[in-house]
Amino acid sequence: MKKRSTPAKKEVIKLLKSSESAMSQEMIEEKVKGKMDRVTIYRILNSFCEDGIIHRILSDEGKYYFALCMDCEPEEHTHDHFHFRCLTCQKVECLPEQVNVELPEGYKKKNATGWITGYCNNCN
Amino acid sequence: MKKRSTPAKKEVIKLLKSSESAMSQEMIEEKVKGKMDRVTIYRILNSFCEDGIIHRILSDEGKYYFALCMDCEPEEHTHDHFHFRCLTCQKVECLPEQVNVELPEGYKKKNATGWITGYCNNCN
DNA sequence: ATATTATTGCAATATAGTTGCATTAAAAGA
DNA sequence: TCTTTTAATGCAACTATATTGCAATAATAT
Ligand SMILES: [Mn+2]
Ligand SMILES: [Mn+2]
Ligand SMILES: [Zn+2]
Ligand SMILES: [Zn+2]
Repeated sequence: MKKRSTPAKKEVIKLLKSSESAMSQEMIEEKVKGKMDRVTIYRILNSFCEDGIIHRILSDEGKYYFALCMDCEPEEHTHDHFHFRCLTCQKVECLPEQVNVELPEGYKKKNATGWITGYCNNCN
Repeated sequence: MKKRSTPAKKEVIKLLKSSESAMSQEMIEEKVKGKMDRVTIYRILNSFCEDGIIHRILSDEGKYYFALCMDCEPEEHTHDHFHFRCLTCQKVECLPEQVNVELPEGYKKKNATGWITGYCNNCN
């Protein structure tokens, strides 16, 4: 029942901690090539999401990116800030600004995400 | 070279015109079941996108939705407004508000999308 | 009516992610 | 330290969504 600590998990969390930007499964796989199976990475990432250690965000190109939770309360996750994806270096960053939109009368908001694509300071 | 008008295309555009909300390929397929192949729908939708007749927007759950262009100039497409998806009835709507975010110094914006999920006025 | 070629249907392929199952190995307890 | 329990892993198979190849069909121009 209780989660266990394993070399694979340590490796993945180390990667995410050392990365200044959100990573996709693909990016992670590249970094740990040979050390663990594709599926294990997916499972570890999903497990961390369940534990509330990381966010899972679907990018504007349809891939999931993962990033450490920073300012999340254990009870209340907030990953409804904007994200930026660099079209050149593929870097994905969490932006400080929250997504907040006026909805039509009678609508109730559950979740919000926002993506900006473009070129980062290193790439233009 | 020049595009042709066909029954399948007429059917699909009629559907999109009569729909007050954006539709996924799946939703369209359900409506035209038996009249044309799955792949034909995909191709027609992509073709309309090329022609600048419709938008293609990737939802926060990783599926494409399609909607008629309303306020687009032929030269300049703008589909960088927020979209709303109802978690109950699956309806997808274009919201009036534009996505606009302050980027860090040196970043250049190319494109922007925003999604709100929740419950529409009919569903809560 | 005929010729040209865009469009279609069907099967195969691509991509991203999940699931089943037997095996391995954390970690709790004796 | 040894044993037991079961979470985690590797591998193959599968799912979901969308695209591509190719031969057959049909919309348009002549
Ligand atoms: Mn969080
Ligand atoms: Mn448009
Ligand atoms: Zn960059
Ligand atoms: Zn609804």
